[in-house]
Parts: sequence; structure tokens; C-alpha cells
Amino acid sequence: MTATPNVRPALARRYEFIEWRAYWLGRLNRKDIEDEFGISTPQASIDINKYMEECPGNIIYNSSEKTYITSDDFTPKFAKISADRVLLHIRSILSGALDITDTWFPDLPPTATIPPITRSVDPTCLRTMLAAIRDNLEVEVEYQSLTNTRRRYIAPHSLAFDGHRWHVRAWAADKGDFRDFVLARIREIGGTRPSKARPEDDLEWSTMVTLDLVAHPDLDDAQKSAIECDFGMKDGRLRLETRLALAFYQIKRLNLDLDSSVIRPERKQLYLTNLNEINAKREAVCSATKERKAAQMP
Amino acid sequence: MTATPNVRPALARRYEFIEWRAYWLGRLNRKDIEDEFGISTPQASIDINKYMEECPGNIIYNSSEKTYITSDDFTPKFAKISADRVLLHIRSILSGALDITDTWFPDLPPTATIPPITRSVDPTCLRTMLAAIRDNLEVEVEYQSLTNTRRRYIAPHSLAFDGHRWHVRAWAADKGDFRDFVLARIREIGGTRPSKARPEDDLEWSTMVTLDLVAHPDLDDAQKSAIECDFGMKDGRLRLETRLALAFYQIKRLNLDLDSSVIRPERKQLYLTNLNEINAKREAVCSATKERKAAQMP
DNA sequence: ATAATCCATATATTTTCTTGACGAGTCGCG
DNA sequence: CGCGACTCGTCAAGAAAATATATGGATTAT
Repeated sequence: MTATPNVRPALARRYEFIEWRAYWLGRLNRKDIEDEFGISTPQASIDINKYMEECPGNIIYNSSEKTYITSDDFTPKFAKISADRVLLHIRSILSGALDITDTWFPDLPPTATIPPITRSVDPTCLRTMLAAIRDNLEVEVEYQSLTNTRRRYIAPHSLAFDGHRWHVRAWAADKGDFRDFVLARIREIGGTRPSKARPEDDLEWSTMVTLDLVAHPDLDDAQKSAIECDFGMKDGRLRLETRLALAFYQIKRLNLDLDSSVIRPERKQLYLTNLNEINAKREAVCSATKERKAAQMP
Repeated sequence: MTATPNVRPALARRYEFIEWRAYWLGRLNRKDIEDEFGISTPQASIDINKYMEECPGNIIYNSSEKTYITSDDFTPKFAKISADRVLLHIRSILSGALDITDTWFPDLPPTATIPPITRSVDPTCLRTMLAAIRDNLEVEVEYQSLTNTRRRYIAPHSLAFDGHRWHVRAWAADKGDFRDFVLARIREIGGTRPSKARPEDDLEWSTMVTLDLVAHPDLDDAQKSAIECDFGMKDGRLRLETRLALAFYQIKRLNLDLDSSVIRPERKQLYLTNLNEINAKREAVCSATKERKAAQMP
């Protein structure tokens, strides 16, 4: 925010609304403010006029259209203008995570997304996990893995998003190691108890790796430079630093481990130069963890 | 919201904040409210006490911890409790689309996501597209496709999200057909002019198809039922209705067009039963569009 | 015992907003 | 053309909300 003038929060919010509507929709009515904030007509009038005093020339009343029109040289002073945020709001509405009344859109622009396929997360589950992370607790859960469903104690230390679904990274008390648990696969939440697991022992989590990506070498130069531009690459490289535990989600999501004979370069677009290095790092971390485990229970 | 009592909006927002913090963080201080809304200490005291009058037993002051603690049978009355929304906020903060001060988190829970790789969208670009959709305009853009970069006029009619990136669906004046344009690939925005394109002619957009998904048949029964549960399938099927123009993004994202010999069923998880049908539909729509095009300029 | 840190509360005052009434400009319609 | 419908703006009185300032209680840590 650009050095917000001394305006009390409630009013600043209304100014922000004015600017948001002005910027994204190009127009604004007094009634919009009345409806959004439940204030009276004179108050809304005052707000608009004070705003125009504060930011002269940003919006102009057009008496023939009976509405305030955003001027061409509009400069926001109260609202943070971010396209990503607006698009995020739109997605959230379409996916049901947000109600349109929670946003400042009067109605949605014509939009379509591919249908979301992930199940939504149970609030109680997330709440319990957050509490367990905060207070260092073990939670009894009924977890459905790909092979079976059973009760177990887990001591979560972090949330993780794999590009698709939400997980908790947790100590699995029954297995004696750290693993990912998909939140939507937790069928039931049981009791809690203090945990002795130490998050700093989760080497796969604390170890960072850097994915070194380039435009797929089998593409021609024009395609390559388009892709480099697409991903904002510097010197033709994109370096992504991520936790080892998450690296393989990224790799699979981008199909980086599939051979060119299997998937066309145009589709794959990116190529991971250091897959071997990352695989080696995983091997190393896994064996270090196993050694430690063996040492603990001889 | 559960029949919000007659509380004026500004106060309702503070109550909502109280409940949000109480639910997700389990605790709340008077100071939190003062800081969040910039109100005075006595006012914050009044708010809390009025809230406890309104919702008896939801939060309880714990004098030894010097904080309000959420009770076990907490029942929200003002805040909408949604795990998806909270997770969305976390993701938005991590990706930079939201500032933490825009949310009600005092600080983030330990979280990691795979690094986002898509470039952010330019606000001016999105704003112009929204205006063009609204007012039925053609916009001159410098667009970088995979093969070249050039200026062209496009008349957008909808936004679209492919699971990865944002597009506009638009009439391409130079090509005489409707296409997708990735927002982040629009390098420059030029002038606008009225458009004669009719969005209802965009058959690939208006035609709906249903993806008929099942758990991959090569998996064993336990795995199948886990996946059916994962995606909330009824009778072992998941039907996704989507626009034909978006169907192939979904198909590629889930690798539904890759053969089992190429990608392991455990990884693919889902199987599309009616790929042929969808391909046929696309052929039909494409040839219908071509015929129409030929008829228009003989 | 003392300081610090939460909380609650009381009073007077200031600021903000509402209520209700009225007037003016523009558009479209009969 | 005149009318209603719709937007805007404004005035004045009074209600409501929030503030400043001050006092006091409970608990914990030093």
C-alpha cells in the first residue's frame, strides 16, 4: 500500500472498495457503497466526495450515465491492485471456497474453469491438525492409505500442498518415521496426547533441493524462447528450491520423470537437468534415516 | 451464515474475527481485536463481552493464561468456517497473491508448497480484458504464441482457467475463429474498437461434454476403492461436465490420454472411459465451425 | 513485595452515522 | 412535451458508536 494517509480503518476500507470497483469494473455508484457496507445515503455521498478530494481526478461523475466513471489516469491510493488476487477470488468463487458476497464482485465475469476434482477438507480435521502442530501433539486418526484403512497416531509438524492436495507432514508413531498424510484421506479424528517426536529429525523435510529446469532441448529455438519467456527464465534456466519431500510431487506434476519417447516435448515443455542428482539425494537421506532408526532401537 | 442476528456490519465483522481466531487458533486476546480493527481498549472489551452475551459458552477467559480460550463445544454464529478457504488463504500468502495482513492469521502455521511456476498476470492486461468482455470490444494485443510473436486483434468473451494458467477465450480477428489466449503471454495491450464477433458462435466453448472417470481398471480392489473414496465417486464413477474447449486441459493435466504402457496405473489413478466420444465430439464441432466459416466467405 | 500484563469498568467527550426531508440533473416513454 | 424514474447532493437534528482518561482486579514472574 502506498503510504496510506491518516484515515481510520473503517473509512479506509470503504475507500479501498471505491478504488477496487473503479479499477476492475470501471464504474461505481453511491448505492454500491451503501449496499456493501450498510451505511446511509448521506454517508455514502460524503465518502465519495471525500475520496474525490483525497484523490482528485481518479473518478468522475458522469451525469448522463448516472454513475462515477474511472478516469484514464486512475492512480490507486488505497486498494492494492493485483490481477493474481482477483483471479484467485474468481477461482475461489467457482470452486465454492468463497461466496461471491465475500468478494467485491457484484457478479462474476463470464468465466469457466476445469472442474475441480479434489475433495474438500473437513474443518475439524484441519483445526485439530493446526492445534497439534502448535502444541506438539499426537493425534489418533483413521487414515485411508492406498492399501488399507486403520487407526494410527500421527504427530504433524507442518502443512504441505503438493499442487493438487493438502497434506500434513507428520511423525507416524506406528511406523516410526515421518510421512505425508493427505488431509482428505483422514476419515476420522480421535484423541490427542503429547508427542515426543522432534520435527528437526525429519530429514526429508528439512533437506532442500534445487530443481534445475530448462526449456525442453528437443524443441526448436522459437519454442524454447517462448517457454523461457513463459516461465520468466533467466539465462534459459529456472531454478526452483523446494523441500526434498515435495520435490517429487513437482516432478510428477510436470511429468519431468517421463521420457521423451513417452510424452511429446511440446507437451512436456520443461526438462529437468538434475533428476539424477535429486534421486541420489533422496537415497542418501533415506539411508541416513534408516541408520538413525536402527541406532535408536537396537 | 446461520441467520445473523441484527448486528450492524462493522460489529458483525469484529464478531466474525473473534470467532475465526477462536476456531482456528483456539485463543484470542483483546489486543488482537484492537490491532486488527484499530479500535480502543474499552471498545474491544465491550465487543468481547457483548459477543459472549450473544454466544454464551463459546469462549472462556482463562486468567492464568491471560487469554480467552475456545471452549470444546464452540458453535460459530458469525464466521463461516471453511477449511478450504483457510487453506486457500495460506496458499495465497505463500504464492504472494495475498499479504498476511489481508488475512486474519497473526502468522502462518508451518507450511510448504511446491514452488509456483506460473508467471503472474499483469493487472492492466486483466483489466482491459474484463472491460472488453463487458463492453464487447476488440483489443489489439502483442501475443506470444509458441511459434511467433505478433500484433493481432482479439475479442474476448470469457475468462478460463485450465488448472494451471489463466486464459481468455476470444475471437481471433486475424484467423477468423475462436481461440484461447494465455493471459501471461500477452506482451502488450494496444487500443480497442467495437467488435462484431458473437460469443454464441463459439461452439467449442458452448458445447458441453461429460468426462466419465473411473478408478484405473488395472489397480486392485483395495486401491480402487481408496481412489473412489478420494474423489467422492458414486457407484465407482465420477462425472465431470465441462466445456469442450476446456476438456482437453483436464485430460492432459490428469494424463488421461496416456496409455498404461507409458505411465503406471498407480500414478495415473483415474481412467477416462469415453475419450473416443470426446474426440469425436471435437471433430464434429471443428468441422461444423469450418463449414460455417466457408459459408461466410465464399 | 513489586512490576508487568492481562483483564473490566466508569465518565465525559468527540466523532461518526442515521433519519427524514428536499432539490436538481438526466433519461426514456407515452 | 411533461412525467416518472433514477441518479446525484445537501441540510439539520439527534442517536449511536467509539475515544480518552482514569481506576481497579487477578495472575504471573522476578
